[in-house]
Amino acid sequence: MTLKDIAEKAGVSMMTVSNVINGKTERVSAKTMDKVNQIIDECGYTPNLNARSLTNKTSNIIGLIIPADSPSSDENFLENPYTSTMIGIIERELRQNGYFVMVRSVFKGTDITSLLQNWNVDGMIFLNPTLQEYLPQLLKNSSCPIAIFDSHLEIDGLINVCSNDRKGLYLSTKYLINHGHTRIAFIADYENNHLLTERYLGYRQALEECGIPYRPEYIYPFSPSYEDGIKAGKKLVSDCLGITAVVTTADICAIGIIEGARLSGYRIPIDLSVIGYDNLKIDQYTSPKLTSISQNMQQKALMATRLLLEKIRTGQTSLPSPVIMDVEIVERQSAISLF
Amino acid sequence: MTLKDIAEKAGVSMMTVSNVINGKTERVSAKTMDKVNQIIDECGYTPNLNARSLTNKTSNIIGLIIPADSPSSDENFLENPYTSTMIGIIERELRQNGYFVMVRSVFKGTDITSLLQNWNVDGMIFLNPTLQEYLPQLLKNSSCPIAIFDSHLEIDGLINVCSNDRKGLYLSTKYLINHGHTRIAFIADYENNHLLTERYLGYRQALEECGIPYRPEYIYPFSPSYEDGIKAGKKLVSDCLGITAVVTTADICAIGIIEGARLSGYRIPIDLSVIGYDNLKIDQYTSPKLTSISQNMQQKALMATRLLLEKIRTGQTSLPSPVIMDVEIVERQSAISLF
DNA sequence: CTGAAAGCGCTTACAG
DNA sequence: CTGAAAGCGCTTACAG
Repeated sequence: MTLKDIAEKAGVSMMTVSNVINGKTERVSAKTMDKVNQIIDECGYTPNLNARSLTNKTSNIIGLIIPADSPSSDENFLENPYTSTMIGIIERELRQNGYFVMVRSVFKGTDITSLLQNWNVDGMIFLNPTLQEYLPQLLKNSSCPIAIFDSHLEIDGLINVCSNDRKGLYLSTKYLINHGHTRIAFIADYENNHLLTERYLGYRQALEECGIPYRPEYIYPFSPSYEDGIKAGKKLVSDCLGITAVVTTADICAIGIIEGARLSGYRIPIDLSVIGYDNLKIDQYTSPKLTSISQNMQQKALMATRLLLEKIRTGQTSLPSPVIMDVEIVERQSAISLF
Repeated sequence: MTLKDIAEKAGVSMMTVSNVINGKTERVSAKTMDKVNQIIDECGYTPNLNARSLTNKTSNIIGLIIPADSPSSDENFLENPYTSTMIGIIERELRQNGYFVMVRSVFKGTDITSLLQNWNVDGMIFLNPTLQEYLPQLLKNSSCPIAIFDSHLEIDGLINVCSNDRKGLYLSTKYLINHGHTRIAFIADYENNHLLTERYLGYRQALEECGIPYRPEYIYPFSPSYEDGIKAGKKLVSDCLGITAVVTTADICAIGIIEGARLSGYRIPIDLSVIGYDNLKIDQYTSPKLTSISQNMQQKALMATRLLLEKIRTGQTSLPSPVIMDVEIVERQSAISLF
């Protein structure tokens, strides 16, 4: 069933049918409009978007770029609840605006370029800041708007939606201080990682603001994974530094820390308060339930999507990048008062 | 940069370039081939797949169908770790075979039809059996192969990859029996749900096989969610039926049950053994770590994807549907021996 | 308000 | 081994 078929059935030209479909009411009489629409409904006709893309030089496809799990590692980025929730929110918003979502995992820059050229995608969203090295070139070569999350790059034309990472750790550290803690460990290997460094600085800012001396030995440079959390938890206990509380940069890591400290004999939260980061769903399923920092992923995803659509339609965005989204602390049971 | 441009640069016809790109070595001399390929590389040319789809009546796009969260509910299917992990595995396999993945959440049958007609998708995978009512019609109207998971429908031509659900609950129940339990509760509102009914039958089969009488009062018809798990856990404790162990049909529910039973004063697993279902990542993060039934999602996803590709290429599949995948029990800490 | 024609970028018989 | 031409299904100036 094609435009031509409909046109023949209706006894009009293809062009008229096209105008009806595209709602150009000023170019078709109401009578013709009704007749054609009726036939379209009867036949269950839907336009071939490949053909439309070809003429329009636009596709209504948005590419969602995720880093491919390298063959060497076992990592699957879609197992990360963060990533998949983002996709869900973005897909929904795009769909409601008439767009289609092509999900593509990607190793290197040329993968992205070819996706773009292959399908004439109207825009791209990078779910992770992992592939940013390709962005400057990409933005130069293409007129297609691009959005990314949590990038520290400030490239002209790039839509960049971040969280207030510094505030995040500031909030968790401050929370502990307000509850009487002064010996607070920071667990993350923040060096050479812009995002984690921001969080580290938030930790320091809270300490400083409250006149609590910074102690280098309270910094545990473990990666924010579950496994490393366990190691950190064990080490922290065996170090006997009198630490009463811990802040970290990922819920998974916090859960590991709790496990590690427990295995070494601590009771949580009695002997050690722990605050995570991300406010994942699973925070409710652990015991104690995990106090955490919420990034408000829903709003982040919507913000990036809407700015992208805005840029596709108008050529610009109403908010300059980077857009910094607020964070907040979500109180649960893993951090308690010393008073 | 188009075929035409390349042809001009190379001083050959468009057709020759097309043949080079499509590797039709028998139609182009090696010399021409090399020359054209070199120019293609230099220019970084990638073919426009919209145009190709238009002529070929095939798109290399596979539609991944997920149920849209109804406006009324707050459910986001992509928050479900099961769904997103599947997408990750499927996308990777399809990509490696030269296909593109369009993710589409869908409310009703016509949404699917239009996706299909709009983009000429070469195949579709339904991530959930939620939308099966549309399948008979869809399969009739389209020549596009369709794969689904866990459907109880046996429609001719439908690729259907299931798990051995009955065995799943048989295994968890049997495990408990082997560890001395006889008062084992089953928690799930299985009625009117084919999949849950299968699991229920597995529970009964294990009891029967071991000569343990079936007790209707040990069946708790709660839905397999975290919230309902909590309710079930509380009720189970207050009922005082002497139950020492529980099997259920979802890890989330099992975690809820543990929480509910705990809130009512039970210690887990001392007072109550619990076995979940799905072997989610989070099973390792709870305490006690959750014993569960593994569906082997990786293999399920790969099986469906490969059968789909096979059908696209050859018109048939080497395995008849439904394909039943094996399940296994993963021992952790939430179920203990009474001996 | 309506139509005939050209063109988007590719592929595929059909000739040579 | 190579090419000219038609066609996939749509939209967009351009005429009328």
